[in-house]
Amino acid sequence: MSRFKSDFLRTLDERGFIHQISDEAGLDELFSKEIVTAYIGFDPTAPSLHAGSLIQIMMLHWMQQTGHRPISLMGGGTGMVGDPSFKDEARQLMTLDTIEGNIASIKRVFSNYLNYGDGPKDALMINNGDWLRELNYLEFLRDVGRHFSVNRMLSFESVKTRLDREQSLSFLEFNYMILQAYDFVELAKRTGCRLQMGGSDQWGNIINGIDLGHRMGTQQLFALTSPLLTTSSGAKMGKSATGAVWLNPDMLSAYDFWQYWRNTEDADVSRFLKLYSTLPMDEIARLSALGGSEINEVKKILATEVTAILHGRAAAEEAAETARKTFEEGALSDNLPSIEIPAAELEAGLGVLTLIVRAGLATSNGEARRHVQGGAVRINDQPVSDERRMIGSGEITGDGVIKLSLGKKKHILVRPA
RNA sequence: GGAGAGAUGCCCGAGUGGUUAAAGGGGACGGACUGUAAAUCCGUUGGCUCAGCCUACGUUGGUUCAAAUCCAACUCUCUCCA
Repeated sequence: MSRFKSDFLRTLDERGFIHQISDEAGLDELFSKEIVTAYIGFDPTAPSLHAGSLIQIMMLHWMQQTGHRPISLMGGGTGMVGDPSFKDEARQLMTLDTIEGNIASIKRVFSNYLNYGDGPKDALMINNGDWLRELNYLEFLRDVGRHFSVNRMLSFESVKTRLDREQSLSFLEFNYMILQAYDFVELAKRTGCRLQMGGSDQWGNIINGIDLGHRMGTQQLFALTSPLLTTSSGAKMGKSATGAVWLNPDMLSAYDFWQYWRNTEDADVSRFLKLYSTLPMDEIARLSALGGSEINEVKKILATEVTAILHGRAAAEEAAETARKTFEEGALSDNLPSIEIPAAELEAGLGVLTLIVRAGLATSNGEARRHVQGGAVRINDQPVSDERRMIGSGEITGDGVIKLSLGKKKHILVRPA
């Protein structure tokens, strides 16, 4: 039996999304008797969110699935400050243009997870720049600032890392938690929002918002945080062999995204199915029972399910098929990531090292050279040991491409153009 | 404003005149083993026209045959005092 009676909290609980709740019983009560509005903030620090944010997005998704109203809050205002929570050092300040550009770019993936609109259960997309950028400093200090105790703010775990490491925490950054608290209150007033969710690193910031709400006369507000996600071996979520696992399709292909999930560690498979797929719990229980090499089949299901939500079912299945051909048949699949090289250049021939760099498999000739020396590079599945080797149209296979591989997992097709 | 401490490669951190492209660790990448897993072991980890050259130890100048290492100024950070 679940300790929760509301569909939403029960779902979150059984799928492993809950780390801490400010008032469990009170929030459960609220969710079981009315349509609740809740939000999660996303700061526009890059042109795309990455896999690390996926858990937050999934919480909003389940909220809507269980009949409530989620808000995705873009940090157009808070992004100008930068969240110092648990960070070693200050982030580089972003220009307004960068922030706006990032928001526009980030926004696009949300509609894959949420239905936006004007109805009572439709999700909302709101930008905190709408109110934060217009604040009058003195008014804000008197209305909001007076409710904060610096003594208390300094005691938060989230800033202690900085203070303990004797790293400077600027006044600008120190204000971040005040702005985030103010956001919560503002959303409560504007939309009747009652709950803020986020990663466990956001706990202190969210609690600040609840306290501010008390003092500024909102209804009782709530906090719910998700566990800080790492893989079983301790790595942070969202990093892959080739860098960050971006959600935007123009920054990471469906194939590469699929590969990221396919390479999940054994110990994480069940946990990830619950968090990142929408498969029903009994199905997940069945899949989790599989062990040994059968778990590879489960990983494929995981990869396909997670990819299907973001990139669409068709793209996910195509990625699965491409992987199957490439890894299980050792055959050439047309849908591997590819680069185009002008036919004239190929005719003349270009060095392997150059080709590796052009394909994005290395950032410099030196790095490419080391890969060749380390025996990691193959052309059309034939190992390359000579770093001076020239690659030209003679290497083009019957399929009209050259297959360039680095290690066992990274394959790029070179197409003449 | 005064007194002290510090700034080293992706990160942490050694190094106080030459043998230092810079110990050690972490991370990352590649290889072996496997199941496109983990763990383990091995290798790599500034750039280039790569048995040679170039650029690098906060910034700029100076001392010296020779500086990450000595000197001066500057920038930033930390600690204590006012």
